Amino acid sequence: MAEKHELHEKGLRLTPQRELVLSAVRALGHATPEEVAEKVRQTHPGINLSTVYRNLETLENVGLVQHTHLGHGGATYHAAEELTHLHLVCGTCGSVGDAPIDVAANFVQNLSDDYGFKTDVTHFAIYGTCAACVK
Amino acid sequence: MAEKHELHEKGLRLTPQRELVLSAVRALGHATPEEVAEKVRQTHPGINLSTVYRNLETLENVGLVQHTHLGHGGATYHAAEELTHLHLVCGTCGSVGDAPIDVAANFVQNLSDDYGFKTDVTHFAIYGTCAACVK
DNA sequence: AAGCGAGTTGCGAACAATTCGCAGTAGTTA
DNA sequence: TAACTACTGCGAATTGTTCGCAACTCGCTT
Ligand SMILES: [Mn+2]
Ligand SMILES: [Mn+2]
Ligand SMILES: [Zn+2]
Ligand SMILES: [Zn+2]
Repeated sequence: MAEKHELHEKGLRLTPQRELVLSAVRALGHATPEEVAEKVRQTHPGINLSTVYRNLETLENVGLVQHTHLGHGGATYHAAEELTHLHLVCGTCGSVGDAPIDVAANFVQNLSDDYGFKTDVTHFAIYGTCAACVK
Repeated sequence: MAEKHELHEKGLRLTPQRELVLSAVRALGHATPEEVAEKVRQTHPGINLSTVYRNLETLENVGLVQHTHLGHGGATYHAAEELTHLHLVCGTCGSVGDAPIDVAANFVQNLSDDYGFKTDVTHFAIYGTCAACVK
């Protein structure tokens, strides 16, 4: 329950709903707010969708959760600990593959050297065509 | 007017509205549907927002225009000829910088070699912190 | 030049996703 | 336990995008 501290430090509280949202995100890997709500409701049907949105935002501010963009709209949420890979999204079949961040190490270095730009490769997906769809 | 052919080949028509949307996109560099509408309306106030959406979609299908994601939601449109750079979006100040695609050449190659994944680096922005904000 | 058919437009309504306002509820600290 | 304030549920409001439809018009054919 390290999260208890993270929250209390900033005057925030650990409510059942907040805990449920966090563990849903952890269980799901990556999920949209709607998917998180659905998951939480499997055990606690009363939880409101706006509560999910608000808690995702709060958990993100505290650093326990992070969002990325895998599709053409919306956001999907990850547990912060788990966001150690980048996402390969196929525009043809819609599949989402993972790859270790180091495949981008060189690229990130280039941007830093040439533009002084510090890149977070996980925030947006890498878009293209997957191996299966290329054939 | 090369676009005339692109369109007619597929049974589509070149209407004034369509032409206006295309030249607005070309003039603006990158723009949201709303911004395109605003631009077009400076000379032709009657144009409907849904017409702009429909034409952006059509022009994209024909290959004259392309969309990218620079922000947390929505899409922004580019003229296809002009989409020869990638976008560096700063999460702190919101600025959008350009960089030639070759800075990603090595990265793209890695993904191809290791995963058979063919990357389109222009579709999603590269997210991070710009030089100005790093200091 | 006139006519026709299918693509296109404007308009309003419909939708989907996300955010707000508010009154009641419930963690936390003292 | 009392008090303070964050948080929740709920419904309404916003924002961004898509639809349905009748009227219109581009581009092709007589
Ligand atoms: Mn897209
Ligand atoms: Mn984002
Ligand atoms: Zn695929
Ligand atoms: Zn910046």
